[in-house]
Amino acid sequence: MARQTDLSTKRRSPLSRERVLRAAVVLADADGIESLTMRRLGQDLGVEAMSLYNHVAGKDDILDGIADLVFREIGLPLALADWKTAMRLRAISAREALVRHPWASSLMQSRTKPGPATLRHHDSVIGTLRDARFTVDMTAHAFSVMDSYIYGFAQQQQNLTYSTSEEAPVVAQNILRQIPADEYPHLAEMIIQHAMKPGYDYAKEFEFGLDLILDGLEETQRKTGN
Amino acid sequence: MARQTDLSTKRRSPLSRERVLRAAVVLADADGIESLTMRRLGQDLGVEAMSLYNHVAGKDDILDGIADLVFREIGLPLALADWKTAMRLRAISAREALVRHPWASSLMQSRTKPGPATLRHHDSVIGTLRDARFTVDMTAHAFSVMDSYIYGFAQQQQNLTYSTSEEAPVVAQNILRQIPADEYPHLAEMIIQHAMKPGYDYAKEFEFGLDLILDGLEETQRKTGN
DNA sequence: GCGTGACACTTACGATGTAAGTTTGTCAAG
DNA sequence: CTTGACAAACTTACATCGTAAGTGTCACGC
Repeated sequence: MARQTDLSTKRRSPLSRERVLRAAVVLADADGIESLTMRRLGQDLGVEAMSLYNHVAGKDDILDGIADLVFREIGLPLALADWKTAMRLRAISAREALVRHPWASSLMQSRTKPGPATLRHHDSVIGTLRDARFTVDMTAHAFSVMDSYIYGFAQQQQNLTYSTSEEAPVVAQNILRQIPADEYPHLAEMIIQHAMKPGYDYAKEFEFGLDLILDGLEETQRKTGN
Repeated sequence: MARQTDLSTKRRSPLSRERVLRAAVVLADADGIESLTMRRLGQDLGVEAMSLYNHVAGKDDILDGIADLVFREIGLPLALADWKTAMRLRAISAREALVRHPWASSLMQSRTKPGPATLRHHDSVIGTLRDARFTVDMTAHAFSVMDSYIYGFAQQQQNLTYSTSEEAPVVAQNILRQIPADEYPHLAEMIIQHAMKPGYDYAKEFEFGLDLILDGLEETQRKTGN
């Protein structure tokens, strides 16, 4: 009693905004974003739900926070490379992060309060393009088309529930069973001849569109006079 | 009494899945998707929340249903035109629908149970490309890149809260005030010189990327030998 | 010893989706 | 006219959610 009630209270390490957010990411990754509740998060941290409010403003703050955490995982465009490869690498890095955290793409698109990592990333992308002699307007065009594609793709992919290419054919078959092939003949053909093909990897789809866009931007840039 | 209790009961028209879904769309358009609750929806229809369950399976069913309703609003690609203009028009039609219903883009991307209008639309798009001598693989590439862009763009746009171009400069200024210009110089420049420009219309951004993608697809198609 | 401030805990409230059971209006068959 | 059946609306109830408000309970500087 004189000491400090050692075990019962001192065992808990101090908790912090950072620890709360990290635990939220782990929880969302493991059990899905819908399982991320204040009570469950508290439980995972060995704490009551209301204690979290000492470190974050509320659930919205947590959502903003983990969205920004994911942005931290995305590599900034390299200043060394030319703009095209720099954009290519950061796009692929972004997609990888969005695959690691399937809940992130919808979150990052729907949150309105960007965190520091988000701002830093955007600033860096814009800076890379401006340094490559893109006009302000062209930079905006390029930024818009690239990011729309990156996030749009991530979200599309996430809905095709099959993650490992192992299951892909099986799942495709299940979908097909629910779709009357005579009513939607082209859709059926697509699923059979494309999605069910052994070794099909949806990630390759990403790079096709990405290169299409980057090549298009380069062409536009060339025509506008270097 | 002999008649049929005219006023008290007969006033209510019979309700149906269709009516429930339409009311849900109206409600979501007016007050946002977060206001779409079973109780509120019932109230708007002059009915208790639980009565809705006689016509829809539950809230998820309603969400699937209104997503499919929006798909009905999107024009199918015209069989008359060449593939490029057909794709162009349906993309613009899709964007317009997504602007009319700001909640739709996230919904249409996150729902996993496609309705009949959704399937019909996809089938029609794929059919148009196949008829234009796209291979199955190329069709998949094209479909993926176009739809990722369309939905990704719609979602990006929706987050830039300013809807009317009237308010745009004002809102941009507000955002700018929260962003330290010296820490994010390129971002600041972009907002000032691009987004705050009078007459700025984010919709124009859409067509730039769309044409970039369509031109790229045409080029790829030409090279692969028509 | 005595605040004092940080941080966790407890209790409570209003929403929400929906399971389960009850009432009511309509209509065809006896 | 009565009766029975069925559809569809209503009522009640519950678990779960975010979080406002209030209550300990430490460690530390005076």
